[in-house]
Amino acid sequence: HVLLNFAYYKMSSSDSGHRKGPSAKDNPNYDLCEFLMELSAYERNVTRNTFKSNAYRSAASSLAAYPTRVTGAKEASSIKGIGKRISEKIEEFLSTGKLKKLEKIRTDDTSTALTELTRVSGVGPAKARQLYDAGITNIMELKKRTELLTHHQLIGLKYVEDFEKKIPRAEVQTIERAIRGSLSNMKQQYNMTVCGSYRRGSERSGDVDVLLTYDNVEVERKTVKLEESSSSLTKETNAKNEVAKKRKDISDGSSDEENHNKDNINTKKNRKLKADQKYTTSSPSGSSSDNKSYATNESSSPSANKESASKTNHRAMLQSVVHQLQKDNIVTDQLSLGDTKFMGVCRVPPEECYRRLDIRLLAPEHYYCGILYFTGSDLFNKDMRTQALAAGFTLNEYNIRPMGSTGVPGEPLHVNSELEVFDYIGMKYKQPSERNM
DNA sequence: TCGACGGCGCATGAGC
DNA sequence: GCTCATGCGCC
DNA sequence: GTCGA
Repeated sequence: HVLLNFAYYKMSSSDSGHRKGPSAKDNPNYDLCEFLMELSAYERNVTRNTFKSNAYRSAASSLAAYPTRVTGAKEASSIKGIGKRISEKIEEFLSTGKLKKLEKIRTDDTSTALTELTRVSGVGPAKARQLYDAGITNIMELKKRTELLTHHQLIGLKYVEDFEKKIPRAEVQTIERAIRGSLSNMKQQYNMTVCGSYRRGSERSGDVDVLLTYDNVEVERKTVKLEESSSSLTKETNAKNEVAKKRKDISDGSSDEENHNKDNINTKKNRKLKADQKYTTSSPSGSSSDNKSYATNESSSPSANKESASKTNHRAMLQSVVHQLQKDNIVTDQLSLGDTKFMGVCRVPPEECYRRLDIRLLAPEHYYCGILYFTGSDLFNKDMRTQALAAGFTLNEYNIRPMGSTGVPGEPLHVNSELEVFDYIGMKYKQPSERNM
């Protein structure tokens, strides 16, 4: 039941007892996981060696999943992700109760400063080092030097305590209801799914991760049935099912070319259409029609027009969603806002804590792969992508495509539910609650 | 022994 | 003004 | 730091 907690090393050695690492406190190797995570934070924040950091984190994760207390180096090194060096450290910890390397790190001023500063959202290892070089060693001092911070970092500083607190499940539900209520007052109706660990049934979440799509996509009932607070969604969806299906058929039939482009061109390239035209770079899976549309002048290409129109619509849509939520005093701050992703802050009274809120706007044809991906866990996703490859498909957060013998991905497959993705790759369907790997 | 280790959206600033 | 690289957070 | 080609 253990999952990687990326927020974890942001809080290590700092918080007040409610932190949840890669292992619950009842884990037989809890203390060992703790010190491995502390080493992971050190490698990330101080030495800036992400690979070492990840190695420690992955070792901690494996150890947390290990059922019994590790008794020695030999046993430790039999665990995947734990090699010679880490098993030596485990041995040292088991026999002396501490780790020399860690004791030294804990008393090192630079190290403690950098770790403290990275508690602020938007402050990573690089910014922390920069601030430290400017003479700032803790958050109190940082509050006096706000001119050094970006907008994101200012918000992160403002809510640094709140963002370290986990969100109880009941509160996520309250937030979910508030957002549903707010969005129901909009002209454009949205389908909404709260993903992340919440959807997997977790009792506490780090943030609220909302996925929206603007078409009335048929919602997968098997899943919905088992999810709390989904009765309204189910009802609404059923009522609109027929309309939805019809619309969907129409759109699928008429916009093949558009979908084709959308699915094969990554957004970065898309944004730089001009540059691509100049260099006539082909898209990763470039078919002739792709290249054609690239070579064509934007204004004279129907598909390019559609493309850019849909892009701006997305931006406008997401903006108006955020506006609505601000109007209803749900969204309080904004960290970033683009075509498809909003990151910000929300609060629903009487709760006093400010919470991290992410909203993603997905095109209907990307909806199910989207909720699949953003429901995670990340380890589950990794495993599923591997199985997809083995079954001759490539799976990402947008779609699933068959892999031709040439290694070139084919057209995105039509997906009408999460279940269908499992079916394509011959995997038994897993409820969200069964995806906690 | 030696390279891989995830990929993406958004903000920001460097460079032109 | 533009493009590109980098930092960051995210599953 | 660990894994595996």
